[in-house]
Amino acid sequence: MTEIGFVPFTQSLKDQTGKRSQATDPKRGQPFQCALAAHARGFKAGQELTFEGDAAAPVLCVLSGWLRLSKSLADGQRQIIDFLLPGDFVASASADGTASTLQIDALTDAEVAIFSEIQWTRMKRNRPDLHWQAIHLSAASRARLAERILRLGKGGAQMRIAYALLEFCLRLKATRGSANCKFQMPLNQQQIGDFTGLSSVHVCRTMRRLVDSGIISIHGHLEIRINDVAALSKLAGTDVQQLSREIMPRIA
Amino acid sequence: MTEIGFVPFTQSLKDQTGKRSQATDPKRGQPFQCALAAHARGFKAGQELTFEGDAAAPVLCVLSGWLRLSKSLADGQRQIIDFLLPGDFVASASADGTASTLQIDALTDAEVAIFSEIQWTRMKRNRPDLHWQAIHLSAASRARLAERILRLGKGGAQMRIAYALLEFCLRLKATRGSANCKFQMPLNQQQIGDFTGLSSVHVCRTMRRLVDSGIISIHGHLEIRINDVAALSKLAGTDVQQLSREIMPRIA
DNA sequence: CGACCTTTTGAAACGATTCAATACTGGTGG
DNA sequence: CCACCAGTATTGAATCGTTTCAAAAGGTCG
Repeated sequence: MTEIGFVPFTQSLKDQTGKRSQATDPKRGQPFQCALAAHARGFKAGQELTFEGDAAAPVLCVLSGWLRLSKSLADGQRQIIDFLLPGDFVASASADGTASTLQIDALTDAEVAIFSEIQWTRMKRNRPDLHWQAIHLSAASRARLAERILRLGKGGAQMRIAYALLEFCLRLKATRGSANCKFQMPLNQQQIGDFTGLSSVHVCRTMRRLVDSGIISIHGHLEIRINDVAALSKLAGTDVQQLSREIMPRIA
Repeated sequence: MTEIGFVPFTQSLKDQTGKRSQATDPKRGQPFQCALAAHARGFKAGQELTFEGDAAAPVLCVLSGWLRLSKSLADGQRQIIDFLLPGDFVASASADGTASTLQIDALTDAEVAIFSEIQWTRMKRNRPDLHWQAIHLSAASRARLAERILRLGKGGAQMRIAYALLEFCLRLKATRGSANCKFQMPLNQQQIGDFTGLSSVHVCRTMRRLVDSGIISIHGHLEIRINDVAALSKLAGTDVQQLSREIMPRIA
């Protein structure tokens, strides 16, 4: 597998979880990989990530699992701002330097490497490639936010959901070799609604229409298969190629 | 005036536009101020910002005026992702390192300092405080995006517009000494709609209700005055103090 | 099996959009 | 100075997409 963002590091780390560190690429892969392993912390599905004992503004690097970044209104309504998938990282510093203004919790069991601002800065100094990867990942994350805001503002239920599925497909394809467009999505309809700004009921109806039209199929609660990428892209209001170019990080 | 983010630099620069550089604070204020002046470029209202002649991924620093970051759907519908106000900066690099995936254009006449990635990196090396300010501004920008997404997803027209007004008020208060909550907003209702994900007609109705209830008042097309901050905050679903803490950058 | 959670479905209600017509505003030239 | 223009704001009425409520059907796990 070729490298995309942090993937080579996190991926090879995951492959050897708990086992002896098998030397892969000494000059690039090793140092950071060790750092990841050394700072890895496990979280259980449903658990919220908090950082009291740690530095004020930690940097997270997701090794496995899905994390949810969300924000809630006073009445308890929750909006999911973003998901963190394996290979993603986030500098959760808020504007005033205190803890993150976003709630972070694990949707599945997850492993996360956690660094203090200091450690992170030091690591980037030692590994310039890391610095650039961080910049690219951050830019990609912003681009995704922009795409979602666009569809949240203008664009109906079909477009929002089609886009979300497409985004998941692209992001997951990067890390796992997921052949066509089949992937696991550990979300219920309520959560999809919290992400797309729709009620769970309407998520249901909209996804049903996608399934009935044959564009996607669903097995179990988690496995999504995109049968007609072109059609889904059209509903989402983009072209897959272009979308990939815009929201996926590239190696420098 | 005390310092907030880039404000002291941009502010003092603006004060002396075209005049001789009057030494303010030699050890902190000067070097960056000169850099700003040296790279400043003017744009006319309505003009789109393009960077062909410049480096691929320039860093922009707004000295004066309002800039609009937007993205459009295939059918031409535009969503405003963010506004750049004086003192804001943006590293417009897209994920793949090519030009920004967002359209940037000037809503008013504007002055912008433009740096190449290289220049910017060098400047940050020479001025560590700049580095931290950039991080804080960037975090604040992300926090604002999250707040908007929250209201775009859950939350009706009242909440979205109330929030937008509150955000403008806070952001503008930081740079200009705008006493109470009176500020200039160079946007027509169409543009407010493009920002809040509403039709211009509904923006009209909603703002009218705000005016009729006495919470805000409007003079001319541009001048907004918030008469009852508490009421507006309640509609927006926050508390001003808390919001300010979350979305406004702090000095390190 | 029963308890619980999620998905599905229908019908009514609601909020926002659209369309279309009318008033207002600031800027232009006669 | 007024008449006119283009752009913008305002208003009403009909329509549409989504939400809400409520109830039934599936799934999963003890």
